[in-house]
Amino acid sequence: MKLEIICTRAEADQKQLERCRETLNETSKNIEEISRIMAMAGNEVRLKILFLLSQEKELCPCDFADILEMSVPAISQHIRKMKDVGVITSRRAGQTLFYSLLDKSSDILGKAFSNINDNRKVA
Amino acid sequence: MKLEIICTRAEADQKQLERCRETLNETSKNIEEISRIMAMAGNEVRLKILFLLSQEKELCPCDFADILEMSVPAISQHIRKMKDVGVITSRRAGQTLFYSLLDKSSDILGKAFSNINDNRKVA
DNA sequence: TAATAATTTAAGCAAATACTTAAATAATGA
DNA sequence: TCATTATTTAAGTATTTGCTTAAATTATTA
Repeated sequence: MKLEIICTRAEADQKQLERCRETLNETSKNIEEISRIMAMAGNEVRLKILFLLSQEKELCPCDFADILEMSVPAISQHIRKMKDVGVITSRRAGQTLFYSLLDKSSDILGKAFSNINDNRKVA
Repeated sequence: MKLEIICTRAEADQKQLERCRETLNETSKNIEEISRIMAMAGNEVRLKILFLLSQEKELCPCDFADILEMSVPAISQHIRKMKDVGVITSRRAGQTLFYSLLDKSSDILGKAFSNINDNRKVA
């Protein structure tokens, strides 16, 4: 488990390697955050939920279970992950919880949504 | 395993549900593709590799192993995933394979990169 | 041709993921 | 207060993921 590889290529550009290490040092927090968002959205069910919310303003877990033909607990657990990352919020109306998108990180997700919409196949 | 849930809320908006199903039908291929890209980028190691490639034009597996302090096979397996999704390509120079970014899907990844760069902490 | 170097591929394994079913919360209404 | 509804939480499990080590490829050079 010891690791001190150091690229063995004769032509390895040490300045470039040092610059890369520096780059990662300066961006590690951002990379961590962006990759969390990507991982959250990198699931078809969750991306569908997010995309629907981008079009419908708000929907409840029961709606998603119906639309996606999945069990309610399965939906609920996906919702939790999205809430943990902080891209959705909820409002209660009686027994029903309505979920909606938060603006947070909408530049990345927004780009994804417009991409999904761009080459939409109108049947 | 039978599922025919149909949202039981009295207030469920059937038109909205139908519209959502329609939306997903029209976009399922796109959603599948985008979520594949997101899943690929939703890993810190891979996002680091992609981000470095966005700054350095090309690097080899050995470089990444050095910079990220990881084993070469581990890097190689990440590289394969990125190649499978089609966001990188390679050029051989002797025994060394140099990897670089392809433009494909760069609007989503590009947004992620600029996001990473935007609030870069200059140490 | 043999030895070495850069990389990939394969096999094995621990941890994470995404579902299942059952039980727990929370709000409504008889 | 009791039953019902919407939802979440928990426990169990099969699949996927991301590493490890060892073996196989591919190219260089002595």
